Amino acid sequence: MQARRYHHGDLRAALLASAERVLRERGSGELSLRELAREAGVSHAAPSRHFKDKQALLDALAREGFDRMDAALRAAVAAAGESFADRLDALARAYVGFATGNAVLLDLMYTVKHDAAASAELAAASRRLGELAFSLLTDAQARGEIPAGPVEAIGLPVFSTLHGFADLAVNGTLTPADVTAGLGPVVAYMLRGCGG
Amino acid sequence: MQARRYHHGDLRAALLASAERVLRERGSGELSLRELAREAGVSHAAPSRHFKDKQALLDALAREGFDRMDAALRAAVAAAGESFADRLDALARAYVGFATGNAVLLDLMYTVKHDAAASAELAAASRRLGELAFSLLTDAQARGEIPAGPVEAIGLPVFSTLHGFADLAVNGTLTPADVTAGLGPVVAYMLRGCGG
DNA sequence: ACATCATTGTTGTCGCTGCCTACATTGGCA
DNA sequence: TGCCAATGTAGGCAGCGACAACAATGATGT
Repeated sequence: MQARRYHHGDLRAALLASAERVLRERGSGELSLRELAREAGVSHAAPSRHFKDKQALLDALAREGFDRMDAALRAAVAAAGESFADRLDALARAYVGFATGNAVLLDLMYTVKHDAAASAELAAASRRLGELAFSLLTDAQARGEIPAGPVEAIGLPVFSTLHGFADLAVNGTLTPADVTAGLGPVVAYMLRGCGG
Repeated sequence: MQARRYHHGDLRAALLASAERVLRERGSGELSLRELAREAGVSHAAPSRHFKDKQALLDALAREGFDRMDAALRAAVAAAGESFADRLDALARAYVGFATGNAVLLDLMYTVKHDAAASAELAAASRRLGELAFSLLTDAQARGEIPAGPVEAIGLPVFSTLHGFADLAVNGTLTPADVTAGLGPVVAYMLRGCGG
């Protein structure tokens, strides 16, 4: 621990880190800016210098979540085998893995927005994830593993399946056992849907 | 308007109706029990007789949402043609239609739960929706429209695709144009995934 | 070296909220 | 008809988000 100084040093990052822990432990409804301030050892009004209001902090958390998820998915695909089936399988497992490991965060990332500006930015981040699936598919088409054709006709469906399965896993519809048992069939189904 | 009486008559229903309107207009974060009480013309503590806390009201709203969605989907399937393709198409359109028409409610229905009891009940309601897809698939198998086989291997993937597409439509990832353009290809992809 | 000043923090306050407890009214049922 | 469970009221408390006015700090240009 450091002696208390007037300036915190990196309050913004400290708030985000605390917020994510609270989120994980108690859910986004229980999050209080004043509590985060207390934890960081600053006054109750200090957070407002970094986040104009509570929603701004949640939005920042969501954006950070998209960044981390994007990195995790890319890493998983890069580490996978060369074949389309292997790469799609790796992508699906990484998506579901990140989702179940960061349930509340995923909820936050994909929640309905009520602010137009934040909405646009987060929608773009989400679409970037979708594009990862699209690139897998165009590669597979180029390698002749699946039939050629407009990639939009399979990219969006595949992304929907990935996201839908992960969301069902996260929100409690599926038990952990359902998830492990279901992943294989889901991947097989996606492959059939792509015509592979 | 009725003269103010000591007993409201059906405060519970009035609160739920008000709550749904607020939800739709301003989102679930802006919902205040005291405001609902004011609107219903009762004291600020009256709602607690019907909902032990705010979360209980939100849970009730979510349960009601599942009931309405279930009815809407069943009606849509019943009104569709006989063929599997027609019925799956009708189901998909009804799912996405309900979702986009009740965005915040859908968010609430599928949010991550932090209370075990409510979680179990809502998870069951969600699974009931999934079973609608399952029954379509077993019928199609019986009619020979898709290959026989364990229905779990395609039921969960199909439900995931439906739900995922609807969620992407609702949370802003997809524009309304994306949604209309994407629905047809999504249905075609599901049919291929089922081996039809 | 040093004055300047945007940045980042503090204190104080306001109205609102959820929730609790104690009390009041009501209407249905024995 | 009188009693009691259900339903509503009144008051109060602590916590919250947001705002305004003020204070410390440290980077920058000269």
